[in-house]
Amino acid sequence: VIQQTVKNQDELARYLGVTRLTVHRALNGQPGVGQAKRQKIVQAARDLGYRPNAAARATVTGRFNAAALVLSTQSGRSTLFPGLVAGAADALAAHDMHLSIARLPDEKLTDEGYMPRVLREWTVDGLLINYNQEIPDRLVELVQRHRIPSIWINSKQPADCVYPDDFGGGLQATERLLALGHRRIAFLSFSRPQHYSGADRLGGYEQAMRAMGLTPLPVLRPARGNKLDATGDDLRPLTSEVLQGSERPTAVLTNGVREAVALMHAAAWLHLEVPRDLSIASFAESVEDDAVVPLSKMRITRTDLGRLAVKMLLEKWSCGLCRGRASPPCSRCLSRRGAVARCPVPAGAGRRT
Amino acid sequence: VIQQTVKNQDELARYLGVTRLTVHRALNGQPGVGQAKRQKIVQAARDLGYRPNAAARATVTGRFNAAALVLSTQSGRSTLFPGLVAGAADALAAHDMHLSIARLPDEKLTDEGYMPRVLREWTVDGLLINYNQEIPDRLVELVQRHRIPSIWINSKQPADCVYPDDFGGGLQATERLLALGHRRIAFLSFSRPQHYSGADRLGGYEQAMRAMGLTPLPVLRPARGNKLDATGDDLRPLTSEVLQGSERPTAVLTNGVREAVALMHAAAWLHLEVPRDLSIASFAESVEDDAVVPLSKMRITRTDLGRLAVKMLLEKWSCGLCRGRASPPCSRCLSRRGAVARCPVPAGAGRRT
DNA sequence: CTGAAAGCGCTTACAG
DNA sequence: CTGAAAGCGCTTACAG
Repeated sequence: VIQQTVKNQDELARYLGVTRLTVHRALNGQPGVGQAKRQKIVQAARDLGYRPNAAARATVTGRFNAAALVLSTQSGRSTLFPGLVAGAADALAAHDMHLSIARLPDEKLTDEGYMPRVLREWTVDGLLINYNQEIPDRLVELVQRHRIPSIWINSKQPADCVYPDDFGGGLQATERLLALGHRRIAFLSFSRPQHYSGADRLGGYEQAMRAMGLTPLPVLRPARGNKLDATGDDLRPLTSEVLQGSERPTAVLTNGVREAVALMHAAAWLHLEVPRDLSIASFAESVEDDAVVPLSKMRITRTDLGRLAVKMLLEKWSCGLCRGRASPPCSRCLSRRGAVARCPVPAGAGRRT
Repeated sequence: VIQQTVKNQDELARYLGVTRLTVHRALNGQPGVGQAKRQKIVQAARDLGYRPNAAARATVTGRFNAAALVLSTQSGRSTLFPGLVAGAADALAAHDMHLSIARLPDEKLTDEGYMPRVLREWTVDGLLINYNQEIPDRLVELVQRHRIPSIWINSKQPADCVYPDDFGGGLQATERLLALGHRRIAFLSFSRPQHYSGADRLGGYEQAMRAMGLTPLPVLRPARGNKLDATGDDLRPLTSEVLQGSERPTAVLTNGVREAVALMHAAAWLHLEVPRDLSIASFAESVEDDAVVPLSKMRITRTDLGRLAVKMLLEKWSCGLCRGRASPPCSRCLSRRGAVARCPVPAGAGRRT
């Protein structure tokens, strides 16, 4: 199958016997082309496989139609959740935009000279910063000072951030266990205390317990609790001990699948059936996690998180005129008022001076 | 700290009192600039924070200096391994290139009209296709026919593909268990039989067993073995049964962490200590996996895989002249012979006609 | 409603 | 070794 193709607006215009300019207007929904002619051009573009050259467009508009997912090169500090990537990529694609991966070392992220040009360097209009732990203060400051359109992912910031409702999750999970009649409910966590999510889940648990007039049990943490490499060998004594004696919890809320697995292992050793003898509830990311641990779970939908982050970034990109708010319209929107579907200028970036 | 900055070659040239062209040559390592002048320009570019506008460069060269990681929108068909992303992104960054995420539905991937323009659409020079399961034949054909520079990831193709040595892994793991004195070694798998890796790991296991004059035991698969949502409830009867009786295996090689976890659970129930009473070896992706299951593992380093994929892609991009092979040099390399570090034209794509 | 001209920032021939 | 000119494909004023 040989198919006629056209590689730029010029060829397409020549093919149709119109001006390059008319083609441009028809394809970009700008006024100045008649209905019939416009439709004909749009159809021809489709038939001949015309696709705009994104690079050329970026050169003149100063926009790249892309966002970067920023990751630390220290992988422990930036967990890459597949669902997050999918959600962000799809949300961007819905606006004809792309997602790039930018793995950056701290030297660059905290370099006064690098930050202002990070956007052009990565050919993006904004950042989705997926730096979750031990975020350098300087990074936060530089992003703000240089007004780089950014959304923080999975970390709590004063503004422009998205993260799952871990507190609500802990609350709900505990409430469900309480509704099932459990009273001795414990919280088990091996995670680094640094990340807010552990604290929030625990906080939700504690609030739910207190709301029932119960005293939260002491949090179960292994001795080497702040080490990620805690192994099952270390854990069985702890988890086994927890499950013995007449005062043992009848239900345990675990911070993650890892904890749940270790706990189930200990339970099996003691011949406790789940959930008959012991209820376990956990936070889980993916469907696959279910296969390992058959238990109640609070599902964290990272896909929605990615979508939300992109939505917020899109809002940052539009000027006041476009989003109908009080902030001043950018020069470009002013100049072609009425015809604008989306603000052509990223706020605070890419603006020509 | 206010820092003087420069936004394009023109400004930099004016600042230094030289031509735009001289700046370009100095910065791109092209001949025609004196040593002293070149160094001065390079230093000034650094001091003034000059970064080339990648979009403008792409417009004229026809190269984007980027690759796309292609994923199916059906997430089961494209597992996104964080290590892979990191490896690919870093390897590209080492060449001043970027990684984009392209999630594409089958309709597009198998569309005769879409494929030829996929590169310009995503502003990339080539594809890292991370489509692992149920790959549409048509996709393979289109990629080949339209000569889109591509490397297939985690799937076996006639050419241009990278995947871990699962066969060798199965072989080595089994040999190690044999060396420890085990003879009754079983292979446990819950994975979909569709993906080659399961078959290869099993194949390696079988070969190692036969090499010792042993007959491989029948593969252990749960009844719902080709369903990813098999839960622990289904698995305990199977795994428990496996571990009972005088003929029980003394060691089990598992296809993944999920299987290993289920097996450990069953072992705990039967009060079998690992590794005293039962050795378990497994394939594992990440360090975190270790925390759940303290056992021997064949580490699959996806980082290396990502790096290798990029290396192969870089080779595809260079013409014969640049890589010193027999294939014909591209027109651009011919025209500036001697000065070229890397071929400026992606093979089979982006070539101007 | 339509067009001729200028420009984005860069690279590539071609001429000295 | 150095420069003036033309071009990449697109968008944006400005003039009819």
